[in-house]
Amino acid sequence: MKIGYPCINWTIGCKGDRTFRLKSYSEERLIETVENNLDCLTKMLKYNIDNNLLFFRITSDLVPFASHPICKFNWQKYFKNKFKEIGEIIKENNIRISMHPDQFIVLNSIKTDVVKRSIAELYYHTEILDLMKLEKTSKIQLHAGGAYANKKESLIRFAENFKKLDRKIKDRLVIENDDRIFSFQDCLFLHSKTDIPLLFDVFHHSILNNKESIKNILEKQNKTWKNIDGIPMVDYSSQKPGFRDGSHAEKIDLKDFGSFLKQSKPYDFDIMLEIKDKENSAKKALKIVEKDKRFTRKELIQ
DNA sequence: TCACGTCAAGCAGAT
DNA sequence: ATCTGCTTGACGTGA
Repeated sequence: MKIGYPCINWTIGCKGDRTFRLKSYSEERLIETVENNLDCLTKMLKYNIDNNLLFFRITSDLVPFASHPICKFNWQKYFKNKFKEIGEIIKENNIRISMHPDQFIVLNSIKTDVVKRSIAELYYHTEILDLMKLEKTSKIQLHAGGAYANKKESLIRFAENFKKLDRKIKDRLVIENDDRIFSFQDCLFLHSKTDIPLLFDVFHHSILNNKESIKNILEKQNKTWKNIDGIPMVDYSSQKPGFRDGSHAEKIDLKDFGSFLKQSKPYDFDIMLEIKDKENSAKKALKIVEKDKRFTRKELIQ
């Protein structure tokens, strides 16, 4: 079980997701921005290694406009060595990596150009992980998409579009249950059509579910991950007190997290903490996990 | 230096 | 019809 946080580290004072407006696009600007983003990514990874936070989500904004038609620059070649170096840091330290394309990526859209753009963006994410030469245990997590007034049909459309994807993308993609349309049960149906591993989002599940217990879900989730995929990934967050259902907490609720850990026995998985104060909550969570008798010290870092 | 209008992209649900 | 949330406000012009 590894503990991680997404994309941004507030402590080190530098961010790997700097971008710019489409209007100010230029090759020079792109190079300068990507250089900054890769340097900051390296710094964040080093911080994480020092703090035993060995699960990390890389921002989708690492290479701005990478999948946009305006970008003709061969950034893959230009930054090849830099990507390889970062990949070596990741592999030498047994860091698990995930990525999460944002809400515009809808593989089951009824609009063909939306699907086309989504595939281009998925390809970009795959290229990042491939340039770092990471194993297939590094995943790209995606929601199943829109409902379009017929959930089942929409899932089947996802499955059909998935089948047409490049092998490289298929090997990376995992599906995450969301909090408004596709529950974990819906994702299981999609899994039955595609064999895609399922990422379990605990918080979304607390909002949209079919009354399954945590343990029951984890048991089913486990069966969707093969050896080559690594151990399952789990997203965890808790409710921001006093805000609408689904608002992510500012800081980790240690009582809720402890309760989740208890309910999750005896399963093993890597946890991504989607909590706004990022590394600070991750460090607190790690302390609790370290006390869990399920895991030896060795298992925590492997 | 700071205020503030705007930013590549989709979808659903609330107002 | 318009706004909000999503993992996250940040960019950039104009004063």
